[in-house]
Amino acid sequence: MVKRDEVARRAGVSAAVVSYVMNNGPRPVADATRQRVLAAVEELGYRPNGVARALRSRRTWSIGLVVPDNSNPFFAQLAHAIEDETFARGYSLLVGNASGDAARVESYLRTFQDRQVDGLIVVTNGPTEDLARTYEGRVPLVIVVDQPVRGLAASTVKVDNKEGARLATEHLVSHGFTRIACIAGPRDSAPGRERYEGWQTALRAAGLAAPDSLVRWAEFSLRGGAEAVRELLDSSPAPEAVFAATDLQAIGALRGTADAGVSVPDGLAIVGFDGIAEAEYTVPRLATVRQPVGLMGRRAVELLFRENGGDQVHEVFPLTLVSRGTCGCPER
Amino acid sequence: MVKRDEVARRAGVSAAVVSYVMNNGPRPVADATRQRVLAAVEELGYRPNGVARALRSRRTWSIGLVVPDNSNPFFAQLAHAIEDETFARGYSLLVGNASGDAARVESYLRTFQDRQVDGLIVVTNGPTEDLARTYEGRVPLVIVVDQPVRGLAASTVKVDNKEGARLATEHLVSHGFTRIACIAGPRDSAPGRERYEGWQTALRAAGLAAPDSLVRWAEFSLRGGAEAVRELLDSSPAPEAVFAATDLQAIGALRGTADAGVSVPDGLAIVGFDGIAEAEYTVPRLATVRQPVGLMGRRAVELLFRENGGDQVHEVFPLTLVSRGTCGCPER
DNA sequence: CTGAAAGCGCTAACAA
DNA sequence: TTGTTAGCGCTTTCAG
Repeated sequence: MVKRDEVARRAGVSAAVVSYVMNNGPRPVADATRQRVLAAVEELGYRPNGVARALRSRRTWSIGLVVPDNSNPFFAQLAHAIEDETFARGYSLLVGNASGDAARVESYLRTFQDRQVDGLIVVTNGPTEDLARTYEGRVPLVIVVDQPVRGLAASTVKVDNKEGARLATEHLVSHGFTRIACIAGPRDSAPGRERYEGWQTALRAAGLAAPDSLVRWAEFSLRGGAEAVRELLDSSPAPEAVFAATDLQAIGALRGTADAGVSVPDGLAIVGFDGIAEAEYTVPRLATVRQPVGLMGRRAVELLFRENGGDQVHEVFPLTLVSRGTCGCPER
Repeated sequence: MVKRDEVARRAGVSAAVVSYVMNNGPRPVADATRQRVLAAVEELGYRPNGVARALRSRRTWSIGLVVPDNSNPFFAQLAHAIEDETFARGYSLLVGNASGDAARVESYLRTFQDRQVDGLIVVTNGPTEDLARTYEGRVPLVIVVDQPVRGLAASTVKVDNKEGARLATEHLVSHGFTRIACIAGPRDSAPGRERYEGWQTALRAAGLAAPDSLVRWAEFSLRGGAEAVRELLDSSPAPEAVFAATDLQAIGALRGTADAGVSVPDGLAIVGFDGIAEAEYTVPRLATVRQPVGLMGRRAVELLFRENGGDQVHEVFPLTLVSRGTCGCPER
């Protein structure tokens, strides 16, 4: 590996000048000298060692991202937005999947901090107690999707889950359904709980009952949705409509409904939550509450790098109800 | 930040001993001494600086992964498998999306090498000429999905795309279809081309024509599949069945078929390729050719770290035809 | 078994 | 405008 001193020798300058040229500063360099250095860099194929650079400058140009599971389209789309923004700013992303394992989150959080990342973004959909224990507070942290976490100096980016769920459910009510079920998330997930509460709120506002028999606490997965809807359809009286806490569950529910020989939306209307790309391509198309995932991802990165790093910001993004075939609205 | 020397002072030992304890070597440490050091580490909350460590030891414990697009479920599932394996081995993953931009691939490749990654995995589905130019050969490289690349000292992991496509198409032939179309990938994608060739081969083997009018070169996306199938259904005579080069396109085609008012599989039978999780949840369920994505991801990491780094290995993984509702086979 | 010290490749303060 | 050099925090060789 060719290193700085070889370039300096070749260009007939000191090591410092090579550095000044590579970094465009902090000292100016005469144009003729700069050209000589750049020529030497080119000829030798010199590339500065990022590790040495990071050690000396105390800046790694990397940020750590922990997501629950990048195989979940919602998180994949969010991660992609985050990556676009970090790439545009010249940062690299260290990525870790929680894969439903709290110890793994902790491990990644520690490792990333040991690697001296310049910032940390954690996307959570489950319990967050461990976070406060593992986060050392040395670099900025932004939490996406979940609530502000107690005792943690972190900004957050989220949507109003309860309100979104309320909107979705209200829409089902407006279709005239009275037995509207809820496929909720795991009980230890804040978004899961909040979306359940929104469903409850909407039903009560409409003067409808929201009994436990209409609720299934399921995993945030295709299978979770499929199994939950089967149980709901097997109960009697069966629901006429269902609000699912995530699109993934809703798509699973679409499948489970077909398995039960029930048609959508006539036999069962369905509304999901998230607005993932796949929801536009189901048959029938999935009605959903769309999160502005691109905006949220980009904003998370902005918050991480904002000048005034001291104060925490808690941003709540707007939700859009998207009615499509599965809720009983005409397609298109 | 507390550092090594403070720990040493606190424990009443030299800096070297702290290092020996933290790394379990390379020199042995008396048990009593080790306990004193560990106690000091604990009390002070010492965490070794990974950057300094990497500079000195010439090992970063990180590997770089470039994928075409992590929002694509196939690549997301592959990336997840790769991450499971790197995590198990104590490595962190730097992840970059190509996002269809060759310059971005190049940028990530350079950046990752500048950061002194211990290995590089590149997942490609497009042209690969730039790779050879950008890869410096200093760390091991494994290429996944695509062909071995000319002039590049890299191992590869892939499936026999042509054979898989042939299998899928042959299966459609066995259902008695004679007008079987092909939704192929972009022309500059090797897997796209090979899958097209497999379709062609199967048709010819069955004594059927494989005219260009039955082929649509589409993007590897939901939309690509939906648009392609609309064109095919609008042509006359319309095909009775279609082989799609990816499940994503096939799922898009499912949607496009519904838009055309044609039912699946009676009006149009469909078989995809990849075996993504989502394929099990479409209505009807998507028949496909499954790639062993978990195995492939893990194997890519194994190849990266294999002892005998010198020789290249080109592994071809087995494919499984999975018949489900969309090809006309009974569900389950 | 433990300590002293060199040096990984670079940035930037200080000197010229 | 350019050169000299300390030192980022650690691993590991060499002495003891």
